[in-house]
Amino acid sequence: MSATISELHLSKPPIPLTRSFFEQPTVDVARQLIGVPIQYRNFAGIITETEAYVGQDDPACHAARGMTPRTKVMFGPAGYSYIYLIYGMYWCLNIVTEVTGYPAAVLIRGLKLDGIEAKLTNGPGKLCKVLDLDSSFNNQDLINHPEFKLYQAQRSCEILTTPRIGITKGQDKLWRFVCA
DNA sequence: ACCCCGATCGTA
DNA sequence: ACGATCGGGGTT
Repeated sequence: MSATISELHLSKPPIPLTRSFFEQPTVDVARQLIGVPIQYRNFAGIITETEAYVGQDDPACHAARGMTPRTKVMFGPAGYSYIYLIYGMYWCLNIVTEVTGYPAAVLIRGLKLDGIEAKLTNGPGKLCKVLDLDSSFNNQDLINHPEFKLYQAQRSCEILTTPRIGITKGQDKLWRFVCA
């Protein structure tokens, strides 16, 4: 039996990510999340692509126009899930970052899950479909979650830095990170 | 109440 | 490169 992708990247013993990890500057968190082992229900793998959305001065951030019922979670404590619907059909998963009151989050855009074709989880909408994540998973504390776990990576992969995808404002920022 | 459009995806 | 698709966020 060969080692799975997630086992190869897992520290021994596995060390869960802490809330303070997510309280760091969002761009740093997004970069450091690349290669991080993830476990959700019977799925295990690593994070391969992320983007940072940083505060009310970031025009691409949902919270750029202030707090609304939807963006309220982004203003809350770090380490919580922010799930939103895009294009009327796709759910996307974020993890809230930075101090309470400062709206920011990391969008999880890609995963490599053990035993699942990469092409099925190489987009934010696609990975939520595979994991069966929807609005019911919004505003969950991912630091103390019975079914969702993130661990320190033993070693990360080489990381590409690029502009964010699919946005019309804030394209100057190099806040997308991809596992090479 | 309702209009409008998007942090996408799949097929060209 | 582009069109399909449509729920709900933001504003009326």
